[in-house]
Amino acid sequence: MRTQVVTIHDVARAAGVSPATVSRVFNGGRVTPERALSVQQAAAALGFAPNRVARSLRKQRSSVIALIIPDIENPFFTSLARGVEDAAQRTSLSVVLCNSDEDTDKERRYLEVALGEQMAGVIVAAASQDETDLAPLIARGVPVVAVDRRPHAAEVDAVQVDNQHGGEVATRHLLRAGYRRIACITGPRGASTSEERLAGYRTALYSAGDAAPAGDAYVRHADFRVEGGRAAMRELLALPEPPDAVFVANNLMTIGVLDALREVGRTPPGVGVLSFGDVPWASLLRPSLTAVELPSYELGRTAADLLLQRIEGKPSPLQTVVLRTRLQVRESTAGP
Amino acid sequence: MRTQVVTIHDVARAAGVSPATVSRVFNGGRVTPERALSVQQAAAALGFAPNRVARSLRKQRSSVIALIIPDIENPFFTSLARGVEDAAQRTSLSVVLCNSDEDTDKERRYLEVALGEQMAGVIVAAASQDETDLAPLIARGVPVVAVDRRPHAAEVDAVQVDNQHGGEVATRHLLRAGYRRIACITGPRGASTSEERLAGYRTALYSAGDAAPAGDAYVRHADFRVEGGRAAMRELLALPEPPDAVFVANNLMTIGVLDALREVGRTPPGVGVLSFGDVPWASLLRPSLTAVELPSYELGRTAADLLLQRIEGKPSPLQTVVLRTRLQVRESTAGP
DNA sequence: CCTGCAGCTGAAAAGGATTTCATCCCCTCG
DNA sequence: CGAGGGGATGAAATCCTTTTCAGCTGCAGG
Repeated sequence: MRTQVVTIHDVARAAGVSPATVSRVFNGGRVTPERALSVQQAAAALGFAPNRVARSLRKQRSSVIALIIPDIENPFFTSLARGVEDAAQRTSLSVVLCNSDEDTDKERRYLEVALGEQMAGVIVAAASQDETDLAPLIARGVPVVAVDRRPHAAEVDAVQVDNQHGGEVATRHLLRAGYRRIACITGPRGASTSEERLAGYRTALYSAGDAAPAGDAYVRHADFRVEGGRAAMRELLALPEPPDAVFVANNLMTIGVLDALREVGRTPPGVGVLSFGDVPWASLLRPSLTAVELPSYELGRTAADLLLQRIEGKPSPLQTVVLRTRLQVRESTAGP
Repeated sequence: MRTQVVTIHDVARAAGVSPATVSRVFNGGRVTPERALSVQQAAAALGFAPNRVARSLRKQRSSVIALIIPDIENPFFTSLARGVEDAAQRTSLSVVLCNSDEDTDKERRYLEVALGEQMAGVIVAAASQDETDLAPLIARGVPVVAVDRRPHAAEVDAVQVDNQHGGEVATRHLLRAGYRRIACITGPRGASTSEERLAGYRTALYSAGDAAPAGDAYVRHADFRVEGGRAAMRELLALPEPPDAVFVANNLMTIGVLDALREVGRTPPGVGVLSFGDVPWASLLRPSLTAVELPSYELGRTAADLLLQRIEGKPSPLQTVVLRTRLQVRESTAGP
């Protein structure tokens, strides 16, 4: 078996020029039009496709960017991925997706791949605040943008949503609807998104005053997945005095929460449920749910734009872009 | 900026050996234990990470495999992706995901990338039967496995489900439940999955006899997406004599169908709805829906296993693996 | 007519790893 | 004691492209 179907040398020979000239034809160097034409014809005739590996080796940079997300089954992240793709679409860069599965080991492997493959840039929704190590990439000069979640102590551009504010608005909405024993199911301890949304919840309760915060009796940390939400809700329902409403810090956990509620015959608006992030395929849901709407697509798009600027070498100082959430009020939280 | 933080040469110098020996240490060549140890220590001390690009160039093969799917927002494909990942997990290969978005141009670009990056293998759920061109990969000796959809005229291993049989079973179930004017909303013309599922529907109607097939008056081709399902269902509802049941050829279109039905105040089981593929987050749905359950995860897993065998050079003849679907009967299709 | 410049071209180096091939050493067997 | 064999090692070739550098051509201006 031939190792390479056809190389730049073959094209050069066929066109009667040197490999350097062929390279220039494909990379916008200065070549006389007629020569360029004959090179293009030779390349087409031979079915030449450049070896991207050799090119990456020489240029010290490939033409793909990696998007590392923690849960490919969460529509929030797939929508974000669409945003990244659409932004990259207009360039010559390709996006490859890596699913870390909230597993820092898997994530580390993908980061190593990105480094070893000399990828042009990396967008990462970190699986962990602390263990996600972007230092090697940064040291090597690879542009990195953190999206949705910001790793600690990393000097990178970031794009996030206003988690705390969103959590506050959500909780206030439940208060205004008349609920009084409001619980919060948030994500893993230490995750910025978990903590910030929880902080918003606490702030809202605190400033409401009359609604006694009850310490953290109504706060649960779960795993941002359906099962975690279900388990946490069951726990809350088993309390001597169960909550009459719950602020759930992500979309998938909300599905688990709704399941757990249905098990005991309760549904909104009899119990208040407010989700941070739209419930996937929300049209299936009757009655529909009030939720904090997240600009997932724009998150991806913005992150990609930022990354592309860095790849082009734009030297502006590090940025953190915060995108606004919006409370999407629907019938179900009419009140208890 | 240094071009490469630390190369195999640096390690060699630090350990007092040749680069060849360092390479052997990392690739399981024969090296005396003490030397191997000192190489490992030197590598660790210097923070050496091999340049995968250089390695790929030399070995004519990288250590990543591509999974190309047509719709990253469809849970069927994300589940399939999980299956691929889990299978690859046990090897040293990494999986990168590419979303072709049902767009043959995007898909072609990703296929070119896979070829140019000398990927170790490709698993593809083709965006098109005809335009998806796997020939260059095959000519170059890159192992390819088609999953879910089989491109025409391509000599590749394939993993699919028993579409026709599934469609037949589904339609028969509707007939048995007492529905008589059964419609079918299937996918794009020319897609194997569309055609086969439709064929199953026709076979069931035909062999039922008393339920007049009514030509193709009740057959609609849509795009496998929510919107397409909604539009097709609206069309069917606008007929002088609307159907009393519908067999929908994929999960997302079913969501659109349910929406369209709700618009006119109809819900299962008043109207029969049978979905080929589970509706995502089905627990949200009341009443729940009977569906043809697809082994999406196993599809991915099986495809990956097949691909890994090929990558290891196993020379067995081309295979097509057909996985069985299962009718998951739930309350909603109790009958009209 | 000569100089200088600008633009095009090709030879060769560079990028970092793997792998072949020859060498060397040491041990064993005759 | 000598020959042979096997395992460990390093030099150098190799993978394919980009890019530098020097040379060359042709033209314009003095």
